[in-house]
Formats: sequence, structure tokens, C-alpha cells
Amino acid sequence: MVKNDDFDLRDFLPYLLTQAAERSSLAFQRHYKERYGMLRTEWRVLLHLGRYGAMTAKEICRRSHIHKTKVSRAVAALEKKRYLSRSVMDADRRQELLNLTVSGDGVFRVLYEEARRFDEALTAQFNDEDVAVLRRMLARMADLDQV
Amino acid sequence: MVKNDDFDLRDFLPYLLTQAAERSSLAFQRHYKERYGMLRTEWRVLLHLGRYGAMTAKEICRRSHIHKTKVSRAVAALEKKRYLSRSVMDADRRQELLNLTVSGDGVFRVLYEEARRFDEALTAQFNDEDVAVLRRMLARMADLDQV
DNA sequence: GAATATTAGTTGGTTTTGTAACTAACAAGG
DNA sequence: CCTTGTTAGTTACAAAACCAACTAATATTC
Repeated sequence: MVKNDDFDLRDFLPYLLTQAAERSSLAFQRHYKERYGMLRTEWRVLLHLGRYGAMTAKEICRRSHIHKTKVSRAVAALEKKRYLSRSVMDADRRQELLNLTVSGDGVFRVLYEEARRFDEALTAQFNDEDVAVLRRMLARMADLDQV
Repeated sequence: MVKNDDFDLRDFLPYLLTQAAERSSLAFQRHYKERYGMLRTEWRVLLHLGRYGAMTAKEICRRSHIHKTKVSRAVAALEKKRYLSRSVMDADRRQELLNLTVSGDGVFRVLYEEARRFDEALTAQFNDEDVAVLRRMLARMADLDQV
């Protein structure tokens, strides 16, 4: 049943990416899930707001490629936890500017630092050049350059 | 709000991995979702059976890191589509050997070839050495070496 | 400036996943 | 053998994701 050409299932990039992503994301979950009761999407939204400052839900969608319904629910959940506040924009009253609260920013700072350390630990096993290659390629495949 | 150190959210590996994985997996979905009515887990199970031959659900779990309940449901779905058949093993009647049917193997062959081409297209934009580095690192992070 | 289209964000119903408890078969120790 | 423990796989229920339809505000077009 095994094919004799040189392409192996384990070399299939979407497969490799999925496995590596699941594994690393699940591992990082423990930093925010229990302690702050956040879901992954919530953590990602918090991260965007903390790192890049106040923006609309729409802008978070554009940057993160997370669907607007997921963002909408994550924003509602973060608001309920008092990690962010909304303010309707004067220029266009459909839009709401999302801002981390002091408390939300505090959580962000803790998690951001832990993310940095997590990343460090994850890449420690490789040499710096290879890590640079990895990041560059992933960014390109994720089409993140446009952000 | 923006931090002045050199660590950027876009460099955070779990984030990059998730984005790249989602994007590439979603892109490949079109090959199996509509045409064969398969879910991602079903496609992955089919792929394992087609590529490595008959095995038990347990073995698929071990290789793919997919949880046993997901595998169980995917197997049931594939069986319903007549893409695989089960046979209780004599040595241990709890275990079932999973085998692709002729029809299932046909689907596998088509998709496997498309996966190969998809992978080729995805990596065409990079040089071969970098792709090799990428695969090696992803495999290591996904902890697939043990398979 | 009224009708139509578009956009930001939300909600509801269905599908899929996650978690834990379950069944049935086997294994080990006494 | 017969309790106790373990393992392969399933199922039930709750949580989360997906998709389509919705509301409300703004833009466009005639």
C-alpha cells in the first residue's frame, strides 16, 4: 500500500503546520485558559489590542484573519471580564473603538512576557539562522506581510 | 502602547504557525470537502490508511495525535461513505483493523496526488534548502519524529 | 431625498469539538 | 476463577465553531 515515490505524508506542509500549530498552541493555552478564563480567540484579540493599541473589531479581523463572528463574541467576553471597553466612533457610529482597560492591559503585559519566553524556549533548540528562515517563511505563507 | 523591544506579535511562533496552518489547510479543503463530503479529520484518517496501510484506530491516534473520539467519529463517517471497512482482530477482539475499500483507496489516490501537487505549489516560491529547513523544524516541533 | 446597496457588528440555529463517563474485552494477582 | 485494573473504542452532554440571516448606520444612485 505504501507508495514508493519520495513524497511522504509527513512532508505534507498543511499537515506539518497543523500539527506544529496545534501542539504549540495547546501548550501555550495553560498560560491564559485557567488563570484568566480566556479562550484562544480572546487571547488573540487581547494580544492585538495590547500590542498595537486601540482599534475596531473590523481591524482585528483584517489583521488576524479571525472571522467577525468569533471576534464579536471574543470582544463581548473580554468586555464582560472588564478587560476592554468600547466607544462608539463619532465619524461612523457603526464602528466601535476597542480599548484595553487597565486590568486588561495588565493581563496583556503578563501574557506578552510569557509569550516571549515561550517563544524563546521553543526556538532554543534550533540555531538562529534557521529560526529566522522559519519565521520568514511562515509569515509569507500566512500572508501576514500585508498587516 | 507599542512595545519597543524586538519581540513582535507577528514573530510569536504559535501565532505564525496557527495562521499558516489555517490558511494552507483551508486552501486544501476544497479538494476534499465538497467533492467527497469529507471533514478534515476524515481526510487525515483516510490519508493515514492510504499511505501506511491498514491499522487500528489506536495506531492512527498515535501517529496523527488526533484524539480518539475524533478518530472514532471520522472512522464511522468514512465507513458510512463506504471508504473503509472494519474487521475485529482475532488476537484482541477490542481492536478493529481498518482497511480502505477499493472506493476509499481510489479517493485516497486522487487526493494524495493533489496533495503532492499542492505541496509543490506551496513550496515553489522558496528555495529548496529553506524548504528542507522548514520541514525539519516543523517535524521537530510537531514531535513527529517518533512515528 | 427616497430607494437601493454596502458595511460594522450581532444573533440564532446547526454542526463539530471537547470532556468525561461508559461498554466490552483483556490482563494480572491472589 | 474472581476481583481489580487497564485498554480500545463509543456515546452523551456541554462548549465552541460555522454559517446565514439579521439590525442599524452609512453610501450611492437616480
